[in-house]
Amino acid sequence: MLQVPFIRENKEYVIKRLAIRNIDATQMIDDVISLDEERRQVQTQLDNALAESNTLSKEIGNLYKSGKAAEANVLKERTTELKEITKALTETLNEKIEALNQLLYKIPNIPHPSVPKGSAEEDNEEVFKEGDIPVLHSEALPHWELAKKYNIIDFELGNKITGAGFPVYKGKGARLQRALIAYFLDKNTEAGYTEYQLPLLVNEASGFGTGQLPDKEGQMYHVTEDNLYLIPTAEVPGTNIFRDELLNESDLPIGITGYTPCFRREAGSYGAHVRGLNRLHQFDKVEILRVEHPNRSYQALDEMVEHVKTILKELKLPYRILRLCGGDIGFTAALTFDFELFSTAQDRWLEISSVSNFETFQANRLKLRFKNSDGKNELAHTLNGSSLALPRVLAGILENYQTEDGIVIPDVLVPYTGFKIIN
RNA sequence: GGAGAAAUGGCAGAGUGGUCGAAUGCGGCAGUCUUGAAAACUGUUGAGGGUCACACCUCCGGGGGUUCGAAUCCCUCUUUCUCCGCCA
Repeated sequence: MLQVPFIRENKEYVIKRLAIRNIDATQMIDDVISLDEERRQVQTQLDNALAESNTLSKEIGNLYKSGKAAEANVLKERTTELKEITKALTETLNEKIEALNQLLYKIPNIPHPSVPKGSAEEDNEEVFKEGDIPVLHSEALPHWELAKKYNIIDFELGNKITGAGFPVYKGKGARLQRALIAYFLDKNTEAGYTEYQLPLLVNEASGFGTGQLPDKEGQMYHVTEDNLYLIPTAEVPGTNIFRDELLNESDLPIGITGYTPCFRREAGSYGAHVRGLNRLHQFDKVEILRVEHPNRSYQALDEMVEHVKTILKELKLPYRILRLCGGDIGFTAALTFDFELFSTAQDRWLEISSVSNFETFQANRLKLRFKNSDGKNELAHTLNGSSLALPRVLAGILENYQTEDGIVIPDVLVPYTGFKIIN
């Protein structure tokens, strides 16, 4: 959520920057400014009425004490009047605030100056590419075929137990998955992130804090009985650790990592793009998350990108990094780098990580602040990224490491799997 | 699930109808002392709205009520703790 004073003082800039996202925010921004103006007018009227009321109450108290009950009763008539007035003004005020908030929820974050203009995926800017694309043998298979061949992932069984998008990992497949989780967590903690185990269900306030609610509830599974939501990413419980927190400047920076299953309803496309592990309703992910001083949040973003790079390098997987364009960047992010892994057998790029700086957009909703060196409370910057999303990394390993003898386990994972090949 | 107790500033913890935005301690900040630091001492320090700045307004878990006036009384919801029951 953008800050109203900022919008008020930088109206043209805000509209211009939001145009990068291909939206014309002129009307919304004008409405924000006029609603805020109205809100402040009502606020002032209400404050004046309350001030008069407070003064009278004190006088009445004093009159009673000095035994002048009759005079006090005269003043009471006015306070009764004022009660009506303040009640009406309070209602108007709440309406203004509500209308203003509803509007603010609809305005996305302002893109960072480096975000390229563009309308879709094709306009994302490739900023880095690394790793050799392996030459596979003639009978190379996509990962869903390999999963069947080696009996390591059972999609039909998941279908039976739950439904489409809930695969069952078996034997070496399950072990490989566990190995990846442990490996990622170890890499992250070595880099200074503190490991957390977080709740998989969150309440409404948390969904709201990170921006899934009120508009994107369709993305999450909702447990209506208890009004809780299954998390779509560890970002939600992870970032909400800091909801309503006032930190000391010396507490920053904060780095957290956590493994969680993630649940996403997203009824979407079908066909090859959702085959196998490409798109699931339940999947595993290891997340990294930071709370930073505004001065160094972009440095932190670079550090996070570098960190994810080292992991992919160690796994010897071919990948590229994209700077997302205005049309593709998420609602809450100011700048996002996507990592994509090349799936040789499918001959396409698969998104495996998304690393973003949200600046104060989430912090404003969360009321996540720190006391700066001037003693003022200032919104912190939040960032997060996947390190990494499991299914597509798994798919990439299966496909890129397949040989005629079986699937070779990347060297760095062998200590975690306890075996070197799946055959 | 049953019974009881509680929810106050960054944290801990007083306060039971007006002079309480709220004692005290810790923490934070500034200063004295010190080569520097620690300790000690002195001062300062809640949040939000509003204003050029003041004034002023709001906030003692959430919501509602009583009253001229509520942190304080009443209702309700939520959460936490203790005891009992059940249970991974």
